[in-house]
Amino acid sequence: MNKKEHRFEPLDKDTMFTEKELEVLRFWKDNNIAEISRSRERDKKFGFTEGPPTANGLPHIGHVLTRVAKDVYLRYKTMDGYQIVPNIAGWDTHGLPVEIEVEKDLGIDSKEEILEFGLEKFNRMCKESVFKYEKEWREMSERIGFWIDYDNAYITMEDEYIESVWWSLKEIWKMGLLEEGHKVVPYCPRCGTPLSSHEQAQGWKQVRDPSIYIRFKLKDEDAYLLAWTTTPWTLISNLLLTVGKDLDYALVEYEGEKYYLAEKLVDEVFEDVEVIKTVKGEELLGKEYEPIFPYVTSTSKSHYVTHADFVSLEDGTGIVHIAPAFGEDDSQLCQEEGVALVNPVDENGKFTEEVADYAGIFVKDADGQIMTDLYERGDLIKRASIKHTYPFCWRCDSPLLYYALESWFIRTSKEKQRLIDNNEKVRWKPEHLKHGRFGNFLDELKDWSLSRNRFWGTPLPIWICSEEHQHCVGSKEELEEMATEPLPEDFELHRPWVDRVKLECPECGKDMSRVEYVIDCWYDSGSAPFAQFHYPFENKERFEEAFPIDFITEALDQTRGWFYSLLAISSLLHDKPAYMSCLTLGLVLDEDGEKMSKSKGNAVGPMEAIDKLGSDAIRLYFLSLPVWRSSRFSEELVREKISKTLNTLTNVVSFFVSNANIDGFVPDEFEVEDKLDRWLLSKNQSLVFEVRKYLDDLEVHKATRAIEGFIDDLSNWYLRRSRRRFWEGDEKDKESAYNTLYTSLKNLTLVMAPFTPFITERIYRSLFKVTEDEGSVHLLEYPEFDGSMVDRDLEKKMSYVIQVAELGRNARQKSNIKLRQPLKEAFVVTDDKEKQQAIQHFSEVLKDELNVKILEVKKDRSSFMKFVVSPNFSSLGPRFKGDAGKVAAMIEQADKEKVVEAVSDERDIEIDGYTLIPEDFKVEKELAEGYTLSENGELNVFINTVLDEELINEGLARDVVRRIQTMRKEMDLGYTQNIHTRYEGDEKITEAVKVMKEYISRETLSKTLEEGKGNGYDKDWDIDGMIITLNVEAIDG
RNA sequence: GGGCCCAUGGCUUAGGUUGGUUAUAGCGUCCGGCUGAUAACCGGGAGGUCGAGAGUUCAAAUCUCUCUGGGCCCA
Repeated sequence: MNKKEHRFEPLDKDTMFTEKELEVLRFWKDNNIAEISRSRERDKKFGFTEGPPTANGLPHIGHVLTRVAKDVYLRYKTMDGYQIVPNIAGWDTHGLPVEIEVEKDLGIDSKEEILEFGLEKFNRMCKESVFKYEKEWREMSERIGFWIDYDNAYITMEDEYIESVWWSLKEIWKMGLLEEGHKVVPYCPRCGTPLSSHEQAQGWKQVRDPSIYIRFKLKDEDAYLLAWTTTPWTLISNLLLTVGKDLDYALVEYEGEKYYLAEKLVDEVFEDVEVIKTVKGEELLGKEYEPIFPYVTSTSKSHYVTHADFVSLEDGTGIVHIAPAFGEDDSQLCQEEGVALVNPVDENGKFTEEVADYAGIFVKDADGQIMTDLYERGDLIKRASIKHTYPFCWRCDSPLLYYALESWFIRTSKEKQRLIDNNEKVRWKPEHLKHGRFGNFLDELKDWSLSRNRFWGTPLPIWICSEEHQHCVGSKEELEEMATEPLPEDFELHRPWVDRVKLECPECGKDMSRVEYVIDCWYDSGSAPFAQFHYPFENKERFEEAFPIDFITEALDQTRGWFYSLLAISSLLHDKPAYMSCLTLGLVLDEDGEKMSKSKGNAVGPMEAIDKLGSDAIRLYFLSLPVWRSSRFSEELVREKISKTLNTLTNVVSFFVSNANIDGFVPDEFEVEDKLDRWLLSKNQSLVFEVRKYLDDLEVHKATRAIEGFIDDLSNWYLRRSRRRFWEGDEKDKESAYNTLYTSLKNLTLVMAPFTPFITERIYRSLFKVTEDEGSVHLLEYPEFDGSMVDRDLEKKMSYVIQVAELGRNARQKSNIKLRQPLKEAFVVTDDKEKQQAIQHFSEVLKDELNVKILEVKKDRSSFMKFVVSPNFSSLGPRFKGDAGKVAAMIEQADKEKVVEAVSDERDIEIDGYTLIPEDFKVEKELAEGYTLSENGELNVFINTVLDEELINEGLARDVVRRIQTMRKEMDLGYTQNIHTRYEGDEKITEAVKVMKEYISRETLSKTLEEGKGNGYDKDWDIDGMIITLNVEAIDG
């Protein structure tokens, strides 16, 4: 056949999906499809912001999920007539991880070494390192079909971006919410830097630490307070002791001295001591005690007993020692009490000069000496050790200290209510995050510790003069105006360039220097909604039309990362949530449900997986699971998507193309009369409705499953039942079938396009560019739901019909007669009017499906069933004793129908004066001779399995047809190729062929069908033990 | 230590808000069938104490509590 005659391009079924996808990518690129799609200016806007990844690490398979989840929505909204604003990618480029990468390259690992190396050079290297894996990220994103604009991505280290961040910081500073304070942070003494909570979380270990009980002498009483600690070195800085004011404390006598401690814990600490009296914690409040070490003197009042909520009776003595610089609770309590901070530990974790006896010793190493000294003085009452988890630096493995550092804060705790209120306006998916993990976090909101004493980050734009006046700079212009000297040529908004700028103090005229901090890079990314536009310096309208962002989606680990920083910043700046909907994604685990990590070596490389399995299949796989659940990534499960969904769809399309091309089908307006067609079109519209609804509800997996279900219906019911109509129906029927299939495929392709953009593009190129060439399916409009096509009643009816078909096939199976053998009749028995109608309505379809001549609906099954009632001796025996035999005989004689009725109603029945209960009978149903049955409660399908000569011949004929078809296929003959067929073999089968000659010839396009030998392709067959030799010869021309 | 989530055949899962016949479907496996679109499909078998225990109830996979295991986040 001449290819040019083909209206529809056949789908290439032999090439791997992955290769075809590369062609589609090339097509998109060559024709600028993504750019055309993005650049259309439209009235309806859909605000979206990409949570910026860092490109100095390789993307893993989990990032594929985030790309896909974003892309499916952006494509859907785009097809639905929205313009995505701003539709650009983003890169997170600052932060400690970048510095560490560079340190590794340089072979150094301390701040001093960085300074020696030179900050300018160092930060230049950071800047380059940031995009180390950009190529991999882009390739992966493009390959998976993510269409966001990478060429115009926002980058958090660019001056414009930083300027927007500065603007926002100044706004917050003007509100008085950005200020300096002390904060206890986990601090690595060897690296000389505080660690973020994120870093700290990586380093918890089980360790053994000392557990000691120390006494403090009360000033005005001949007694001691007994406290407990696991960090002896903090005792040097003890300033307070705390009790719980409602807890009970006992005064006990031990070795001639008196001690206060929690009553409940007395037995844990001492053996056999006498309790002199008990008091409430409240009575101890305000009591002063003598300092245990002389080195540290406070400038404020100190060394007395106070109350704190965190005092517990789980371990220790119920009396907690407080050193303000070395614990978050401690520090807060001291602030509340007005006790001044004291810190006798230097930046390297060593005691300072004032601690004369331990000066220069690393605090943890001083523990032993301190304990020995206390013991010698008699103040160490008991010493043990305890196993607990303690944080270590994940880089250098040294124990972290909780350490009070000077730090700049955003006073988010003051604005807590605004954050909570704004969170209320956000639609969270899954919902529990709103008041669960995220909500709880907001309820216990702490101030945001913003400053980092590091190098590569957005510089904190605060300058201070020697008079302690502060100024926050909100733009580059302002910086230039206030600078004492012009900014140099190569100036940029990074260290060390900004550090060199001195400002003239607006209050006293003295020089101001910048505080040498950079800021938390979470603040950078949280500024994305405005900073990506360089707002407010540019793009005011764009920002406004996209804010608040309609939709964001990222992985669960962003809950306290980006999701938080976005909400916090937008609440302070705009008093609005930054996003209206937030779809949270679960983690992607490996095949065994383990977290993927480089160190375990179980991380799946995304490009590897895509090259192997194809983007569509991976997309479909991820999208068919609830995205917020952690999911396993398994090749096998992805392959299932290929065979079950993508292949099936390809096959339907191929079927359509090959037949439509043979028949020269032209899509047209058409009237649908056929019931199957109406059913498919109704299902098709229901699909449109469901997919839209589920996408709108952020229930992507349900939308995906609806699509998969439709493909199953389409292929395995509609097409299976309609195939012959495409070959031999009358013109009108054919027309209806073709148009129905064409229309349904078109809607399906459009509906599916956001999910599997590659295969749908190919189907579009193959089938639909004939009628509407927009270049790409992704430039078309998403199908609108057309309710007029939906016939719920018909859909329901068909579901009954499908049930009957299943039952019928089952019943046939029981008879052991193969499906190719026609049978005389099938009966469907049901009480339900609706079901009866449905089956009558589709009796032709069912007859064909079940290969029976007659299909009838009956109201009761009595003509096919006999109930056999017999006496149940295990019940009769004990009840009737000697009469049991007599009663049994009566049962055999009784009216069986009445018994069956009574038994099925669980009623007692009286027979010849004996009252019998249901248990007295065994009731079994027995099928009438010649029938098989399959039932599912409501529906019963009976098949008559009796064969006569005619049926047997027909069956054999179909066997022969099937063999000839197989031979045609083996000979690679075209669908319309005519043939000559010869046969010889056992008499019974050749007889059947003679009788069924016309049928066989028609089915196989045999111009002749004669007994004898032939010159064509020869093959012997065994049909039910009978031998037949078939010979097939193609007819030329 | 605190918070949140999860647990249903070998695997992936439906159902859970609203308690109600025999717990859904697919993969895999075994048996059988169908096929001129099909790497498909159809029927059947085996495979489940719905993580464990208690409670509420006429009735619990579903509601409540406790526990166990796993995951994530936080300290």
